[in-house]
Amino acid sequence: MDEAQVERVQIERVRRFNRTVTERVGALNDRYLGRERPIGAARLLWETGDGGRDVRELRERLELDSGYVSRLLRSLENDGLVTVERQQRDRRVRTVRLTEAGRAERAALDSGSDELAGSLLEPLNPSQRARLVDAMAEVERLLTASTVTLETVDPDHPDAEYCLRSYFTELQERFDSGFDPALSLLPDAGELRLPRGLFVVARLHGEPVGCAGLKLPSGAPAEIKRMWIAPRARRLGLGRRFLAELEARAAEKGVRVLRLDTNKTLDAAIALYHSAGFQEVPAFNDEPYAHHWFEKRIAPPHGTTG
Amino acid sequence: MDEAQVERVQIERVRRFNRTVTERVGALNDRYLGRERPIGAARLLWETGDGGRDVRELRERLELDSGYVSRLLRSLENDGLVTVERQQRDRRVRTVRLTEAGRAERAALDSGSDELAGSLLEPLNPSQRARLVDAMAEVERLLTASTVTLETVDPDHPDAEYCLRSYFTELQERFDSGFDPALSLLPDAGELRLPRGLFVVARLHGEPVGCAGLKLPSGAPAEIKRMWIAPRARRLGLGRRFLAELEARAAEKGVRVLRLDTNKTLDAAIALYHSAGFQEVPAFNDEPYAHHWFEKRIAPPHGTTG
DNA sequence: ACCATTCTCTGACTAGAGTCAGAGAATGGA
DNA sequence: TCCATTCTCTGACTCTAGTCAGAGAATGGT
Repeated sequence: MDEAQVERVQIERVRRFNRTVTERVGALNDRYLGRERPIGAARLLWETGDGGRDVRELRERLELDSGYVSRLLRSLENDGLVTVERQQRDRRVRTVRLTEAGRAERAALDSGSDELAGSLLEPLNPSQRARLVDAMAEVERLLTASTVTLETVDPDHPDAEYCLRSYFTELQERFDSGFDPALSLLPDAGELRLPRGLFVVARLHGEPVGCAGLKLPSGAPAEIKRMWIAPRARRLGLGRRFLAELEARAAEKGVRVLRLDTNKTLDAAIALYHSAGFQEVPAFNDEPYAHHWFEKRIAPPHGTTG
Repeated sequence: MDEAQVERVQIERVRRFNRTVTERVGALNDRYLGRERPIGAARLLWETGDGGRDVRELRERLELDSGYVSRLLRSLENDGLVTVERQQRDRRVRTVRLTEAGRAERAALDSGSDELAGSLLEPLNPSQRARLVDAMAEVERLLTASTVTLETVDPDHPDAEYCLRSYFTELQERFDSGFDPALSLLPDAGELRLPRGLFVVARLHGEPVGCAGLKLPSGAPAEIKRMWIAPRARRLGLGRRFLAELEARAAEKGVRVLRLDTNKTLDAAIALYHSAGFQEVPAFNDEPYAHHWFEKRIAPPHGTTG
């Protein structure tokens, strides 16, 4: 079976999956079922949560028109499910709170979706249930992985800064010796900005969940720096995706050798570098926090000769 | 972790799966995406198919109001996507056919959902893709399994008859010697009807996909007869479910021993009987098509003593 | 004190998705 | 031939889920 055929078959299977699942799962989001309340109102009720929430926050989260939200709130208010009152600090803002009845209704929505989930499991025997749940977790993990997007950003971008802060914090915790940025060979932001380099962040639902930088010194091998992946985005193949992305970007610039250094405590990273075709080489710099140095020869991009 | 906790965790996982999947898969049925056409019209276009279809058939399949379908068809007709004309045989009935443009539109819907499926796979590497597709197949299979319902019916019910016909046809094909019902010890319908027995059919989306009968001779062990599962419903754990159901029903009637006979060519069934706790015993009847005889002692139902 | 901005609300719309009652033509069986 | 039934269509509704423009109050910065 050639590549195109594999793709055909896989796409067909994904489509069958979509049909079966949407049919069985009840099409819409699982939280809003079984009550006679319209979905919009149910979503609002859900998103308000037990602690209450500002109207503008609701609007933003659910991406609804302000007039529409206002009307929905009015109807929930009339049904006695929420109260809406001015915020103390900023009296333009209004805060929504669930009443006792509202909390009950929200709990009912919750148990409705428990029931749906239960009804999927009920006809199965224990071993089938375990297999279903495992397969669902696998599908979910991989669909999440396929939702992660990579984008090149400026190293000063807030998302980049968030990732770098998280990266340093994590190094501090993991390294036996702690981590002091002042002692390390850190590239300044300019080195990770075109034309001297680049910086890529990964996002999941708009939130930054990882980063990787590439230094492109002219006439020398390119160097991967500051690769970090948020705990919740691990085990999604994101490290491999970063490497592939940086390798492709480097190849485009005519780079033929990629290198990087790493600390001995970062086992997952070390395993990744090995399996991605990097060879361990003698130290090529005097980074005090590095114990391993890697190098990989890369192929020129498609459609290029030499 | 006790049973209730396992259930809690499993239900929570199923709900998470539902959230992720409906969000990522685009909520509605995967066929009707990306065109500016309303869903109703798109469904109609899809369901009409290349061969054309009667209006009433469309109405039935999609479970839509007749007035509504009529209006949708009028709009598709105005857009030049379908023609609607009277059926020759019954001039009340009208038949919908796709025009050239309609076929093109339908194909576009099709490729739209290919694209959706492709976009789920695209960010993944080949091994992740394979894992995703496998896990989807597993989820789909088990969700299908959980959609199958069991119902006790009269052996003369059309669904029962359909299953029995299929069962005999299959025996004829599989047995080395063929199968002639006249030579076999077949219970008559009365023996599979209360109080002398019972008959259960399995259905998937309303269609019969399996059956099993139970003879309940007074003062003798109960006997399982005519268990059959349609090819498309195999490997869903349905055989085990039938056995569990019949065993429970027999136990309710005070039966303490269950037995059955089977042909040597039915390997899957033989393996099932072994793994469900049946012991092979000497022949207890002279069924000419049987090579193996099984027996199982069963426990009295819950809440019963003795 | 002024003014642009922010936040919420109201009113006036639109489109999709569907329900319900009944009209009119065709059909099939007594 | 008559009449109940079947099939489709039309007209008159409803409800959900929005969008858009603008009004009015509160706020923050100058």
